[in-house]
Amino acid sequence: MSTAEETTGGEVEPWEEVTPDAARRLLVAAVEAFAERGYHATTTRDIAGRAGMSPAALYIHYKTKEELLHRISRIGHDRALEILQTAARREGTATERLADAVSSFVRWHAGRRTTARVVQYELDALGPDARAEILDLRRQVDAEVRGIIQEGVASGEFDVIDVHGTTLAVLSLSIDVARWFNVNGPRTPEEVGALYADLVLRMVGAK
Amino acid sequence: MSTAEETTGGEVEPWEEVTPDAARRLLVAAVEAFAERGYHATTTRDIAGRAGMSPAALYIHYKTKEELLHRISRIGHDRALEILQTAARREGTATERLADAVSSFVRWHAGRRTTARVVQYELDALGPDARAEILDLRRQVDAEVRGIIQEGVASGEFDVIDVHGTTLAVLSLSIDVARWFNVNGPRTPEEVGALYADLVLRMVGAK
DNA sequence: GGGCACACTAAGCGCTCGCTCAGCTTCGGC
DNA sequence: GCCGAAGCTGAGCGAGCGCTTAGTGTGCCC
Repeated sequence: MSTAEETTGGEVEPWEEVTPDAARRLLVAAVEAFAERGYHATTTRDIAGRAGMSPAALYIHYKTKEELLHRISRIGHDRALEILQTAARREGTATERLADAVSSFVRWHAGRRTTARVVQYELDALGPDARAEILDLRRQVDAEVRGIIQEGVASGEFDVIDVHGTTLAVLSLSIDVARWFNVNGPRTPEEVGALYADLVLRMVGAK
Repeated sequence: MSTAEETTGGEVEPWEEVTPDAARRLLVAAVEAFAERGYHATTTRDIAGRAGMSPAALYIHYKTKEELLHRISRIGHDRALEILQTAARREGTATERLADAVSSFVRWHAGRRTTARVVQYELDALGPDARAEILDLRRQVDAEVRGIIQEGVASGEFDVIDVHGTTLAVLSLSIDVARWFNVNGPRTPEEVGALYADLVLRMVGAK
């Protein structure tokens, strides 16, 4: 485990794949601004200012303000999906894998709250094509969680009547963490992840 | 039960308290526009247009665009709080009252999804004073749910380690319905309400 | 050390935003 | 049948938006 991973609670520092450096600084500035004020209330002047550049510099690296949101949303969804896939495909019972999936998914939504907020709540600001691409990733996210729950039902570990509805509820519960989680609040991302994993196991009637 | 109540699944048709008629039409138009596009992406011309009026007419009835959001948010939060208070103060065990609270709260978030969306997700667009007023209502909402759960724990009906965290999760789960619920989807508000009441009873370890 | 590619800035264009205001219509009271 | 109040409209103001363009500074290759 690298130093960067340790300081973010086991998760890889994101945005390192974005190059050059100026493009990454702009993107990080955009994430912060979008998370604080929302996409439509954020100005390109604000983003450039946070990155220590002039408004025009943004357009060297990105065609439009919307492209910035698209890149953020794409990378964020890729990361969220990767987290769930890692948990779903490890060794272990459905109970263990569901607890792992929920706790790591929730930990990401709490620990990377600014990113998660943009990813989960600014989808409507994307154009039709980008929106469709992201919705496809969301279907994959849904399928990962549903898969674990179905396996738990099949193995007799879980007692669930409505698998689709329960999957929706589990994801919904986890995603909403990005709305209310407060970095200066009383709970750490790890604590919320552990609590939520327990609550979800209760929801699926795990033994 | 009146006809209006029957057509909205037991809930009173809102906005009837807003007068005169033109002010109500503008407010209903604003709810729809804010829910579809978000507060910042909605123009005063769009709101006035939906209400069949000129842009200037809006300012006869409301001082600013923000006042519209404030009125919507205030009325919506009052209604949400009223729903929970009704469930919390009825006769019955904590189990019955929690199931009632969650199912009716969720039913409102699904059935009145456009209003709920504005109420729950556009809080940040309010100025400091209005925001503080609404946050106080949210604390009352939280207290109602926490009260039922605490009583259930005290009576031995529930098995909950972290009452505050579980309260947060129950409310979070219910509120997020406004984000994903689709009127043309496979589930009715009543079905989601019933499913969620069951899931919440599992979360609190009800017998 | 001259030339050039490239990252960046200062200035500003065209547009739309929230909001204003002068004036028009309608209508109840007398 | 005239009057004032109230509800509303057409036109438009100042500001700030996303984005463009002409030009500047800097560093690398030969």
